[in-house]
Amino acid sequence: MNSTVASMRQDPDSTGSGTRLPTTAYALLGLLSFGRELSGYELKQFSDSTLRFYWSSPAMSQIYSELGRLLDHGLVDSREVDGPGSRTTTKYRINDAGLAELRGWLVTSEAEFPVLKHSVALRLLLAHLVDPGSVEAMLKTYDEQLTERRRDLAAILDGITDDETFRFPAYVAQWGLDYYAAEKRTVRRILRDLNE
Amino acid sequence: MNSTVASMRQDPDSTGSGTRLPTTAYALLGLLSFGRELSGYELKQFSDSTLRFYWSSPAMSQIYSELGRLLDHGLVDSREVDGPGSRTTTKYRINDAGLAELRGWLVTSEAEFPVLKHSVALRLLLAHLVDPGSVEAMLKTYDEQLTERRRDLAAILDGITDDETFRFPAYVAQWGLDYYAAEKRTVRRILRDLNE
DNA sequence: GGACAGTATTCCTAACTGGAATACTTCACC
DNA sequence: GGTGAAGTATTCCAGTTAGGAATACTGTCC
Repeated sequence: MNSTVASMRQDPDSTGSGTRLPTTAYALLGLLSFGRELSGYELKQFSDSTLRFYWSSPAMSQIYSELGRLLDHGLVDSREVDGPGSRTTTKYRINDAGLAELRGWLVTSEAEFPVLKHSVALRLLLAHLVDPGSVEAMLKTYDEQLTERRRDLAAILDGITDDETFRFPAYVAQWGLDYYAAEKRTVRRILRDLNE
Repeated sequence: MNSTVASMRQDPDSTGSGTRLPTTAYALLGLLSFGRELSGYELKQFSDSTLRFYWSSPAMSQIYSELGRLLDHGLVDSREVDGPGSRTTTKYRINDAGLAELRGWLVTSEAEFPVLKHSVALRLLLAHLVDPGSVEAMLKTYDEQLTERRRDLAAILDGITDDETFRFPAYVAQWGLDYYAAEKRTVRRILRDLNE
């Protein structure tokens, strides 16, 4: 049997479109907008299997602090759920105010140009400082990591194609696969060039 | 006439490969490894024209604080240079310890898998919450931004090709151009798909 | 029954961003 | 010959984000 102590700390300052939240808060709200009720831990897992591919997957600590903030702003509802043993877990669900806030953010704010933190490219830039062999090794390792990533993402895409609910997530996943394919082509071209 | 008050605060803790620095510190050290003596402000400009395309260009405030740290660790030398009027500017140059530290980092640490903060993809994921028109508008805007970026980067590449000093930076710039081209293809494919 | 993986959460430090504030110089334009 | 805008140079602060460590309870496997 589950307890049903609903909690929803209200912050009068945030009715409607008051303070703008950090992007991570909107990203988490976005994950919750697919309808499921999740714990912080589950949200981290969900985020590792989706956000990771085109947005940094937030640290655990940040997921919990963002959930607290969303709660303070009345954008999610929380509920204590009895788990196995004497254990209780806090689960979170987006509410109408949260959906409205998320929609408001999507239409009123501009998308920034993507930021890439590409340490392989950074190291290639400095390749004049190291021996050619280690640059080649790094690029080969990256090529292998791309293969893995691609496999992971292909598996996820496989699980959501033909499901109309995940039409847009499927576009995004396909985008990711295209990106990995382009990276692979570039890495291989550079490896060829280096051996001339 | 320029003053030549050399300063090099020594930190005994950091002789050789003691504490590991944040990646941004190595990125800046990397920019300085091309040999020029730069002020914080110039380093920001240099970084905006290079790092920006595959690594986030650090904020001004961070450039200055990293320079302070590099100085503390004895990896760069600084010099007060008389500017126009009664003005003096602090200029920084990498030294032998800095080059050694940078080489050490390149060979001993692993390159992490690139992290992408792609707010366009994030918003596309949530496209079920907004009207189709605004998604299309967002993608078109992104397409235009890609054109601009590509132009900027092509100009930079143009300035460094056929200069053997910048052989590796040229590879990286070409990589960026490939990436932008791949993004353009994907965006256009998605725009086509949306109109079906 | 003890080790280990998984679930769930909190705390702390360091890294990083972005904006504001300051100040001086050069240049354009009226 | 003055005024204002743009460029150079730097510092400070608050808030955001990353990442690791610590804690604790549950289920599983040998």
